[in-house]
Amino acid sequence: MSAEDTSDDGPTGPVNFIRHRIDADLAEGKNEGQVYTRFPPEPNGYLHIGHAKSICLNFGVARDYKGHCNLRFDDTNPVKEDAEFIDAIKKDVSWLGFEWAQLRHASDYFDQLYAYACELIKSGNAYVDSCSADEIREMRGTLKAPGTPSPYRERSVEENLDLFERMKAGEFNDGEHVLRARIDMASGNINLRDPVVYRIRKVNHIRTGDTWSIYPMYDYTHCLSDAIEGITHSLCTLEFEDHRPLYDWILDTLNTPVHPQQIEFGPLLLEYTLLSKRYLLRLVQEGHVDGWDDPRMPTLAGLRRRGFPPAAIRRFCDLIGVTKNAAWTDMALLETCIRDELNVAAPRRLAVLDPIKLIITDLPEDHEEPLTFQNHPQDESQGTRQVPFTRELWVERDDFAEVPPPKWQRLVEGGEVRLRGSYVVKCESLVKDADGKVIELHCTHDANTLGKKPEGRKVKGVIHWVSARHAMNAEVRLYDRLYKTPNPSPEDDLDDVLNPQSLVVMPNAKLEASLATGNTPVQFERLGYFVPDSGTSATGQVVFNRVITLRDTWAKS
RNA sequence: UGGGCCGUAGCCAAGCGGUUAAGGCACCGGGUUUUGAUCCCGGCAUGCGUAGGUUCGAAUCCUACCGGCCCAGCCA
Repeated sequence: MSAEDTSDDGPTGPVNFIRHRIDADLAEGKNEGQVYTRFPPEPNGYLHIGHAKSICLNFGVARDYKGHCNLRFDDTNPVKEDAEFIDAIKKDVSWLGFEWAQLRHASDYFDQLYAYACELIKSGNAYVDSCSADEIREMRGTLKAPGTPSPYRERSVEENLDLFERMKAGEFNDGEHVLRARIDMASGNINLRDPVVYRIRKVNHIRTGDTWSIYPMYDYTHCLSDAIEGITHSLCTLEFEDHRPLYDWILDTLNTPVHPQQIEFGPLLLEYTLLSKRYLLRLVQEGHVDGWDDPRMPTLAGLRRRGFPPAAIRRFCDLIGVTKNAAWTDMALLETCIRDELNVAAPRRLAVLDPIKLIITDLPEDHEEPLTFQNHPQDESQGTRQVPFTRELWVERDDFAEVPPPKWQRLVEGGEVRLRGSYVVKCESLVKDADGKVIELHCTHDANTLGKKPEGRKVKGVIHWVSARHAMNAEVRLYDRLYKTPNPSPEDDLDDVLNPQSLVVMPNAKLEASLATGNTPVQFERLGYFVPDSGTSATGQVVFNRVITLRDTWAKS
């Protein structure tokens, strides 16, 4: 390494093998020094966090190399696609924080694609096959045995052209003919055994309507769309490695003006999560979740409603890296990214999820004392707010124990605890109901402990509280991982692997009044991060979703 | 007649023949703290799937083995 290298202000951003390849291309002067990428979803479902990895990669590379990235809808199969998904995908990409240079659709190129197909026929590199789908499958051979040529493989150029034109004109029904590339029926790579490039589909297309009765296949469309858009690096996941020879064959055979290079990377596998559109669809359809944007779903819509900040997802994608390993990523890494982001941004508030009454008996009934709270302990610029302190408070049921475990720092009968931002109180007595359940804690307070340490003793515990008279009622939904097994598989029985505790509803939460407004995540002190939900509860109450808990080293031991 | 990939700590991952194998997460200690949070400090691979080989020198090159993933849609 030379000294200049360290002072060089080349592209910034994460280090990975794809960026090394791009650096090498640039060093060789390829692509006139340009780096153009694309994110190419099929509009047949919602984007999930696995797509976020691809989005961050494609847009991130373009940004760091001062190139651009297109958003391209791969809409070549009208039977699976819906306009609803186009809007949802655009919204998700924007929400993640990226801007596409151009918005494109594979269907924009249907005319060019058709013309290219005619060229393929004319050069003897494609033919119309009139076998059935079953026959074609039969003749394709197996993983270990070569295929056999179709009886239609030697049709004349004229006949092929005529048939293909009539396919386009709608003279035939679905399945009667297909156009196949004429490559090598004996190839070890099955994708090269005369792949189908056009099929008849008499279906309305979301953008082209009834204009076409034939539609091009993915392998044929993708490389040409890349070439047409001048994409330099076509990044996709590992399962397309075997398709690269076909990608290259089509571009070489057609001798396109440019030849983008496909580079494959490992998909995201996240612990306690399953990311296949088919599987996510099942969760929705069978009612295991509340819809595509259920806060437990790994869809971007779900993560958004859950309150995950887009910056945290971007950070996560940077941290996991890009390699050719199909690696299971530890959920803790995502969680850390969420907490790091929220810790800096989220204002602190007081809220009690499972309330029990705490009465300060040595205070008058009408006592009301406004206390000043910092909105953020490390960020003074977030300012302060007033919180009313009164005789009757709500505190967390969990913060009192009749029989405390070892190292307990919270309230016990006869013990003292600090009320967050307020006084030290001592629990003098309990009130129980007929079943022996504690329903009230009667305390006295040390008037000399507001803003100071108590004299002559140490009080370690701090608990949060809300003035009973001022509290706002709310429903709080506690979300946890959807699966109870770290590496769920699509073969698993859902009843075995779904986490029955993935949603726990706290119907009777008491919130500090300042939480009545706002729609961004806040921290409920000592509990975690929470975000207002778009809806209300069955009883018309405000709803908060738990984004994530605070780190809790106490609970772990 | 099979083809294509991948193995560096519990997880992710840098490394590209030349000092004691980056970094993050997790975990374990300790300090600060009116959130058991945050923050700070420290610890954490004599080792790179295994075995040989090449070399003055190998995680990096070669060979063989072992383990894992993907492919037989008129899906993408």
